[in-house]
Amino acid sequence: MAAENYDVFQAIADPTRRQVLQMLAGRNLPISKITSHFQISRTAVVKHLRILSEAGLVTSEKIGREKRYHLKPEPLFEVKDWLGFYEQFWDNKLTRLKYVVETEEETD
Amino acid sequence: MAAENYDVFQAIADPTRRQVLQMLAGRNLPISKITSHFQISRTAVVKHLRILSEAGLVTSEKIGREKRYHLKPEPLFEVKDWLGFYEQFWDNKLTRLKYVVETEEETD
DNA sequence: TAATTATAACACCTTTTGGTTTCATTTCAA
DNA sequence: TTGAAATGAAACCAAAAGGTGTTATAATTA
Repeated sequence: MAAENYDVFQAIADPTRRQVLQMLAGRNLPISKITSHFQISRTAVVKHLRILSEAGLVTSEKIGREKRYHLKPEPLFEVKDWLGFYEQFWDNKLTRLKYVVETEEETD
Repeated sequence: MAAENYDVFQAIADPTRRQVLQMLAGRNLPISKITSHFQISRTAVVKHLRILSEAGLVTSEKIGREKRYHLKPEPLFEVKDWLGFYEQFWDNKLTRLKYVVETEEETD
């Protein structure tokens, strides 16, 4: 991969990376274990892990010949903060029903 | 742009698109007005708007020769929901049990 | 020691992204 | 009614993203 500074928003944009994060929730796993859950190559997984690492969402620790990855959810705070701003623009009663009702009020 | 189904996570990954969303918070603006806030070309802005539109984050309405864009924050609920799962890892309180930590099929 | 396991480091490839320029069409307004 | 304003649409481009395979190195284990 080319870019060296990955943003947390970019990091979570990829579905595979979101899956990796979920896999690391609650348990720490080595690369091989993570890779075995995907169809893509280990090299590809490692690249995703590097992006997550650059975004601060995971850390790693070498244990013997393994490299264990840990979830670090702290950078997600930024996303939460960002979302907080937009909450004032949605109607909680409607969004509670999640995608069931599509409103079409156009307020100028 | 090639892809036709933009995910909300992908849509908000780009800083320019996040700025566009912020510009549309509270007021509806035509393309020309949005473009004037950026250095990039109108065409580039339109492409960002299409991506936001495909993600359901904006809608547009034609008024005369203008095309006014409106913020539709509802899809952001998916992001909030997703974040909710990770909050239990930075707090100690359990937020939701909607996403259950996947119990591994492989025992070490 | 030798074979195996886990990872690292490259080189390389294809598609997508984010941008450009150019030209056409529609609408408003003097 | 004619020109400016606002948008649409197409062709094109460089770089980044996401993937591959190969080879090398370090740690384990039979």
